[in-house]
Amino acid sequence: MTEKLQAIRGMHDTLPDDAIKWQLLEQTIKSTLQSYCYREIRTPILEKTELFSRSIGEATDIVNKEMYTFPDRNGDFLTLRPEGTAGCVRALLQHGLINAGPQRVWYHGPMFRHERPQKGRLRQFHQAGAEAFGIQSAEIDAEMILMCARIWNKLGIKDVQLQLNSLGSYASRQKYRGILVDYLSAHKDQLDEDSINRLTTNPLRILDSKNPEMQALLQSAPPLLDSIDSESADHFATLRALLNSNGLDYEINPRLVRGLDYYNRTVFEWTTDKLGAQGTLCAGGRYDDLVEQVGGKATPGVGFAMGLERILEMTGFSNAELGLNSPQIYQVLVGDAALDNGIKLAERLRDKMPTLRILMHCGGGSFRSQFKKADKSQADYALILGEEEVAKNTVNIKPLRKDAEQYEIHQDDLLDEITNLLQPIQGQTGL
RNA sequence: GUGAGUGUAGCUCAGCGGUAGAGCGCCGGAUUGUGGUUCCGGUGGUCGUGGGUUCGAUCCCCAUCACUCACCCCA
Repeated sequence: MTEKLQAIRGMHDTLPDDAIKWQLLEQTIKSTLQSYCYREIRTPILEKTELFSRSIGEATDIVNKEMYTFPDRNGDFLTLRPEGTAGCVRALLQHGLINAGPQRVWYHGPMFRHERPQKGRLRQFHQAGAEAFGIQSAEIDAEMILMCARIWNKLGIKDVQLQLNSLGSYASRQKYRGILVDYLSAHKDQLDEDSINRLTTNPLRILDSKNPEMQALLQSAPPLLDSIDSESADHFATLRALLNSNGLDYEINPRLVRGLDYYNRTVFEWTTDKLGAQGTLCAGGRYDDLVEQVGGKATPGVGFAMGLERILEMTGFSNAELGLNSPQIYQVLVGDAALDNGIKLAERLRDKMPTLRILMHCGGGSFRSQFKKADKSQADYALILGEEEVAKNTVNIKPLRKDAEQYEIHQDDLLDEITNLLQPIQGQTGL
């Protein structure tokens, strides 16, 4: 007997009941970002491995042990993208848009990381993100954060906190790296195994260790914010002032360090305690050196990425919204003449009402059995066509979700009637 | 990559060393062309997979795959 095929570990199917939620979520994000005049960009899921190792950083866990990398038929090494920023930068650079003035773009789609799956962490997961290139000043950092806040608002997500930090310039970060390594080396006997390894590879990451002993040790470490350069400090102050004047709550977290090497200056993270160990809903920051690293001329950048699976866990949708997955009208068709009449009638309705969701009953059966299916379909109305109606060129309309009588109208009046009936029902705008 | 837990019908789960059950769902029916409630009947699983122990395994052991949670990592 052949083995049952199943999806790859950590890669999930999205079935229709869930897919509608994804559509609603994606629609909300898309409309919000577009209201800030961010334009969508789509890049390939597969890139040369080098793009990621150069941008994300050789010393990061993502590049070291989490990428899906394999040789192409010609020997090139390819990688399934673990994040979206690198591909955006590559594409904008390749097509000359980086030098064509400031660019605001957004993307969404699947990302891949070979990690042990758990709640809020899959091997194929989905992110939506925004990036802005060519803008140095802190207004754009503030805009990024405000966009996120607006998305939480639209989705009805309440339990999120904004954490903020500044890493300073590349140079000041290098300087602080030295200071931190000196401090930690002096206390090497107190470091855990992870931290000892990171001392040489990526010492800043020790700052956000979850180990309480490490956190205690770091209490008295020289603070990162004390060593950042004055320009970065000014930039950070401007950002904070803008957030304050827009009434946004945030917490300065001096230990906030991102796992990707390309960040400098502003870093931020939206977190929740409702999701267990994977509480980061969205994270981002500034990456002023990234474009240069990937081979362009120095161009500042800021961006964020949000984890859509995690956001979906935080979101509830109304019955009206979820109802977009079920028909508005169920066509009850009994007899060959009714079938022929009904299919043509439905096509004419769709010509005039492109968003109408009308489900044609297939496979015959008694009125009784067809009504049972109409009910189960969650449709609002049954549109009934039997031999009698066909002969008279009429249809019967039966409301299924409210206490009202069935009535008969001429087929010529059907379009107007349906327009009236469905007007009050929300969700007519297509997704 | 490390640790722990789980895997029985489409779903939620019960069960037992002698080859399985409930509820829900699904299909059909309760005389003429009408759903939701009710009643009746039916469909449904080689007990995740492979091996071992045993006269015999869904149950015990090992391996493997998947899921869940935590570490880790990060969105």
